[in-house]
Amino acid sequence: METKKNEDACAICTDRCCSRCFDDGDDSIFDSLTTDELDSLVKEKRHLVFKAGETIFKQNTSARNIVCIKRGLAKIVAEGENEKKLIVRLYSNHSILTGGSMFLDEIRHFTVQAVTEVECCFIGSDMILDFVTKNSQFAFELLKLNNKQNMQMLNNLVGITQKYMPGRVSDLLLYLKNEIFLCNPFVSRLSRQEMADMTGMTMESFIRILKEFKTSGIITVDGSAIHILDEEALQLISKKG
Amino acid sequence: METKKNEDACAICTDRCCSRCFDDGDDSIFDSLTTDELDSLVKEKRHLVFKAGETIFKQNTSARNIVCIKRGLAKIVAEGENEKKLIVRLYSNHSILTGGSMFLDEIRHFTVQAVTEVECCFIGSDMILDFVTKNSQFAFELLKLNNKQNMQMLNNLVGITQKYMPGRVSDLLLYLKNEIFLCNPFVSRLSRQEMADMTGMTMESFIRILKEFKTSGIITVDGSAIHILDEEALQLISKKG
DNA sequence: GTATATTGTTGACATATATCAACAATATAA
DNA sequence: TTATATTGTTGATATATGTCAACAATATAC
Repeated sequence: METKKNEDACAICTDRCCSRCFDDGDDSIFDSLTTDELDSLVKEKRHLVFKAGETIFKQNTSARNIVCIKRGLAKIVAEGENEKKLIVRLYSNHSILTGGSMFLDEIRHFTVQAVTEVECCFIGSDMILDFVTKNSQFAFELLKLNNKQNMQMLNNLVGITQKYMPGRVSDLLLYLKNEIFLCNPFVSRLSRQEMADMTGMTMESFIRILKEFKTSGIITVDGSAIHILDEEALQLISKKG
Repeated sequence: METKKNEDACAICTDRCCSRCFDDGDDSIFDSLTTDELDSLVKEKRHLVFKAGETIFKQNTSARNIVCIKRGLAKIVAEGENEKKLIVRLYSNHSILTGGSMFLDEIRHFTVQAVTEVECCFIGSDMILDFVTKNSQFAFELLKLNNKQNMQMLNNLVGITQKYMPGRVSDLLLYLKNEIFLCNPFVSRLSRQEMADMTGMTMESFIRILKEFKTSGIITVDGSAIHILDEEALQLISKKG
């Protein structure tokens, strides 16, 4: 695990970035911290930059940090027995990222890798534990975050087990557009292999479905840029299985 | 949703069952409650008995309770679009059961059905929320429980997406023996269809794999009783995919 | 008890998806 | 630039798994 400190960015970071780092969509875990708590957090945290491709942390290692992504895109990879990989989720700006079993066994149950360059902060789990113990509102927000991830995973599980490939690819494209890149012709920094790994299928199969969508006029593909022309069609395909 | 109050059992229940209801394996969430809190819990909770097959609660309805199973076996069913079902997990004695997205959207994201007769307690989420807010240790325990369920689901996801059918059946049999029934020739109250739904495959396929295991001498099957003769073999098959 | 419905079992067959191999298009390095 | 590696694409083929239909074995009702 190679890490490089970026002192400049860290200096900039000191002022208020932690508020954003803890901001996960609508719910801002940060809001629940007192000024004192936020201050001690800013002092404690370590600010790191990972290059594209670098491993941020590795499955089955000990987990004594949680990570807040300030900028960039990271992928959560569950590594199975036989070299197979499943990309469970992506994390982009302002995501908070626990080891998955925080306070339980303190072991990472998945690998996290930088897709693009990732700027992030590591916070010791002791401090988080301290907040949880002393600040019930923070604990509550963390509980909510956890529940949210739980539900996302459940949906994923149902989708991957019950849908045919076109439905799964639809789901992926909608996810990328609406939850990750947030713009329509989005330039995915993900390789075809990575996108296939998110849908639990082969790269070749993924490419074939993508081509079908292209010839049906549902999307346009220009290199790594994907343009969704007919979102309703994708939603329909997603529903039908 | 038909429910039948069982006043007798409820009377019995008043003394100390809640301590057990909140006991999920090693971690006892109950331990973190004060005597006063436990008392108010015992007063508030509603004790219910469901017959085998009855729906305890239904996906997409509002979730204003958590449920503690005192006795019996229940299944968590995620219902997909096209009639397909996936049984995510089983809950047996002393399991605590949230709607999946507690405090988040207060909507059940899965259906829960009684497999055998189920005796359980409903506790209003207001009370749980109150405990979370006032008792950080309780919040912490709930967080751990949540994390645990999260990890189980992740393992499930990886297993179902990456393993061939024999590996998945192995996983199921080991799960039933070691985590649910806790004895070796176990009499599964689950139908073949239900067991198939836990592995994301067809009933016919499930039966075929079971037969393979039988002819290989790994298991014996006598009606609904399954005897695992060679657990190591199952573990090996599980690993190999 | 017999009748009827439900659940389990097996076989023949269809098909979704993976595998393998060749090649095209990029990106990276020298 | 040219050379080399990586990534993407396509086709032919194999295979894991699903579908359908017939029948056996239970459980449930009458």
